[in-house]
Amino acid sequence: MSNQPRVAPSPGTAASGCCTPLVGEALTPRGAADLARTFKALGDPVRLRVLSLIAARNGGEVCVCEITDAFDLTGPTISYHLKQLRGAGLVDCQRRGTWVYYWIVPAKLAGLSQFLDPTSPGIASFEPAAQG
Amino acid sequence: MSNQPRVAPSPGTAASGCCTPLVGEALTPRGAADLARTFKALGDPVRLRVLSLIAARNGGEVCVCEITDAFDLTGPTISYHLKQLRGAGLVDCQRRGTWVYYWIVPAKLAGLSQFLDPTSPGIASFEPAAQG
DNA sequence: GTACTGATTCGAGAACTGTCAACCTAGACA
DNA sequence: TGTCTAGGTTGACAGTTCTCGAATCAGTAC
Repeated sequence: MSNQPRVAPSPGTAASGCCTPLVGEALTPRGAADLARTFKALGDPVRLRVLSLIAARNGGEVCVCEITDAFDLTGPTISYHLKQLRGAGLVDCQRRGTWVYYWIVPAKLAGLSQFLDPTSPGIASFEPAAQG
Repeated sequence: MSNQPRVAPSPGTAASGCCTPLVGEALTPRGAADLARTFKALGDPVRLRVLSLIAARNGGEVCVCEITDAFDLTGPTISYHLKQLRGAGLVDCQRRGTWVYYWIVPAKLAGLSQFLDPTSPGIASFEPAAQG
């Protein structure tokens, strides 16, 4: 914990009791579970790099074989991570002949971005909608 | 995988080979590890609700006792989750007398929000800086 | 100093996650 | 059809995470 004299608004005091009223409806357990699943998918370095690899691609999509080449991991492991990303709605894919291509889902990323944006109501009263 | 005729830009074909060149530098392994740690902290429903509870507070800060009351979890468990959030730089805290108060770190949330924003270079070429 | 309250740390156990080897499926091609 | 290649699935295992009870620390009140 930081002991520096940080500016924390409207400090409660021991004399006045510890708690002040809520102003907004916080995230519901259901909404939290949905969101947590998505953030959990982002909570792995390999998956973040996969997502970044796809996002950095000019055409917007990447073949699985190239993703596999970019990591010191086996095919099944990459496949596992791609499945996690797909399950979270962060990427989608399509088979074209022999190869399978992946691309990111911008709407999903935008939703998460908005949720985290401290200048929007987002995190304080998030309604999980149209996110995949 | 979806088999609907989704519009994916610049499709590669089996005839022309599967891979097209990268345009940008993707997320580095080091940067990915740092970011993954933060997203992992968000990847739990309890922690998301705690974060939301704090963010929904008018004064911007919440006493630990109130967070504990809001969940069907023991004190040690809440304390564990708060430590995770603190370790990720998403919240900070301060003791005042008997009680300990937590508040969110807007700059950290803003950084994550920017990273995920599909309209910014963010995820395709993210430089982890000034994030806590 | 002693007792009390609030919060954190420690240790243990159950559940989950990440990884690989082996195997299976889908599509291309002769 | 048979063979080859790309990618996905399954099962097993090690490591990590989440949760709790017990113990400990920090501050207040008597």
